[in-house]
Amino acid sequence: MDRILEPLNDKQREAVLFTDGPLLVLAGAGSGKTRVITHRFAYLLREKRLQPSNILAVTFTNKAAGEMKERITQLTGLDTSTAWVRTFHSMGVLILRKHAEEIGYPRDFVIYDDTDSRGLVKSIMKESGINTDVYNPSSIAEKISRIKESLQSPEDFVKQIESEMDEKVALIYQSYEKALRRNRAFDFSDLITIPIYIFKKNNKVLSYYQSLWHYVMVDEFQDTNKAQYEMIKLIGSVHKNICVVGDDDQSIYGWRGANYDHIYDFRDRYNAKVILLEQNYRSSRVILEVAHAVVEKIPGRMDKKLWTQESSGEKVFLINALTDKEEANYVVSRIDSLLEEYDYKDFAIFYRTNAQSRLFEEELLVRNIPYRIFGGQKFYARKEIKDILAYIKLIIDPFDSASFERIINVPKRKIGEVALEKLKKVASDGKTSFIDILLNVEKNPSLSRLPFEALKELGRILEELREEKEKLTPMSFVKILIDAIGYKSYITSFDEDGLDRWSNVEELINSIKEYEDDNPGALITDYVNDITLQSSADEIEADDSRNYVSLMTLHNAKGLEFPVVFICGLVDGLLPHASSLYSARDIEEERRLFYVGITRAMKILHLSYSESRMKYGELLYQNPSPFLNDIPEEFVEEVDLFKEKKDIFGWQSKIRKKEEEDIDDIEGNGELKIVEDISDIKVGDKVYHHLFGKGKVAAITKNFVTIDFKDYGKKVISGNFLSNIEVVSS
DNA sequence: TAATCCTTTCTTTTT
DNA sequence: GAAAGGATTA
Repeated sequence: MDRILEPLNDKQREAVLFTDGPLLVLAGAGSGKTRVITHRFAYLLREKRLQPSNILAVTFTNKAAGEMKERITQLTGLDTSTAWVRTFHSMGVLILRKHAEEIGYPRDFVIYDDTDSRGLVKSIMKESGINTDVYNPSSIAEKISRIKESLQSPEDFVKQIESEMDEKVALIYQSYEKALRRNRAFDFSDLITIPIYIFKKNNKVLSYYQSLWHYVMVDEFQDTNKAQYEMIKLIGSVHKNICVVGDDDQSIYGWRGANYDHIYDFRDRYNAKVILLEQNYRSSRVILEVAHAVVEKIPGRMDKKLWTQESSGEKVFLINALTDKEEANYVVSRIDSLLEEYDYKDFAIFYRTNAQSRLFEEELLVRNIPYRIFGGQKFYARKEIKDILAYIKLIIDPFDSASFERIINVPKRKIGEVALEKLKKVASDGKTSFIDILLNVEKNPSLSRLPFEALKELGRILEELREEKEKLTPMSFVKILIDAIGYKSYITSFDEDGLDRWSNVEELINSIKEYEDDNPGALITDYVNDITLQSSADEIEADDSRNYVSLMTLHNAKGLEFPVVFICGLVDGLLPHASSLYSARDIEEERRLFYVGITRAMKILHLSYSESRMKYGELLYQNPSPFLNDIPEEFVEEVDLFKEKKDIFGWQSKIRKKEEEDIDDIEGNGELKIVEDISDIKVGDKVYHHLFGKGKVAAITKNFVTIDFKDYGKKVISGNFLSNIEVVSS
């Protein structure tokens, strides 16, 4: 009858009905959080007779925003295209588009992602003579965005310098901001902090939005950073109809500046109504017990415990393998054997770092099991894609030095380091765009020795497309561009992968076509901005459209659920990650990450670890994750892939023994000798490799050995890693 | 200036 | 084992 209120449990309904005034919904994993937000949105529309544009709902991923919108449409039958269901960042872009010019920012701007920001920081460091070996550009860039997101200007930060590092950061921060403005670029932090600046500076703008959005909702509130929280406070400061939904147990983005204390601050500052959602609709009882055992060790967390009406379910499998390879092999064979009961789409493999995906990928390939790896930013990080995007960015923003640098000699125009420096120098006044410089090269005496025909031609192409960019569809824009610069012939002859690279460019064109169809009337500018704000979480499809096993990091797993889950590589150093060991707060975050992974599982959960793993091509011994000790035995079924008893052999000797067994297996076995120098082997030698097993030397060059492995095919081994190889002396 | 070859470093997670 | 940086040679 009432499809908005009927499907809700008492607590959920309470949260939906409490519309006016500050509300904190503490929503445990799998407790119907999204349902509360969407139903609340729908309820507000119906009860308060509001336009969809009068409610703001903020999320962190485009995917979450898209799904919410769709759900609201289903619930209300209303057109929600004007509804403000967006990510913080895309909301920021809209505000900047509309108001940036009013306070002296440019209308045509580009967005720098983290890679761009890091690159800018790096070049600033080089210019100002700061050693990039002593100070890591990535951590400096990260530090700068933390400072920006805590709303401190370079001048503010200078006042609280505490170390030599801070001093450098302050210096770089200042130049970095100048460079961003000169390039007419905004970084990710700017997308939040500059709208705040606009709100504070121009009260009219702020009150416009305050009266536009009668109600404000924030999803995943534990993930907000200071700037994001500030923005919500500003927008809601008049009516205070702010509803935040979150879970302190699922706070895993502290390293990105998120602070779950915002939950407690919100509760106290606004004296908010608090509603606790503790009924879980996802997991078996055993899985919830295990999850709770892991997370309850965190001091100071809000005390809550998920419960379910479901049965206990199967015990959690705890798998102990010899090597990471064996671990992956077991996981995939287990998937294979469960395929009688489950579909591909029901399985997920989670790990701490993207690099861990490789072994699982190899095993899945062997068994012909369809899979997809999420994350890793692969496609847009490719050279050929970045080249084209840099061209587009430069056309949109002819002041963008980063894009200019990238493309000025792509395809080759005989511009090297020296020529580039000259060109950049001319642009450094911040008033001359790179297109203008190109069009007028021959008039500038300092550029007299440059190959000006090619440069002028480039200038003309860019200028023409710039004039046309609002008249062309994104696809025709890109096609004209690629054609005009002769990119196809350049890239196909670039290296031996030229044809593959070109097919990636074709794939890019396809994706632009798709974008065009999904967003009628959108321009190339919109496309570039949107894909910059796209995250790996956005790619993950709804389960009914999947037909593959999903592989992803634990971070990417948040918000998802799968009937059968594998959490792999549960060893000390990976989870908790070695880089977290200096701070108790970081280790707690690792623990929550584990918790997030566990609570994704609906029916069967596997936890696996191995005694050893390959790192940088070298064998590394490791201990099980200390978090495993917190799981009560009664919920666990152990699968020990070793035949021997642990107390008889130490684990290192077990590895040795397994290797010996494998080696015994080599045909025509002779004495084994560790390879110390490349001259110890010759083509045709039988070898044993610690990772890849048996093989035959196929080719030798000065510093590399190609080995044809029985199980892995041909692989090139660097001369640095010869110690992993043993040769059979004949 | 550009291509090639070799050496070094690096890995945490990402809007 | 990849990617980026550096040195060397054409």
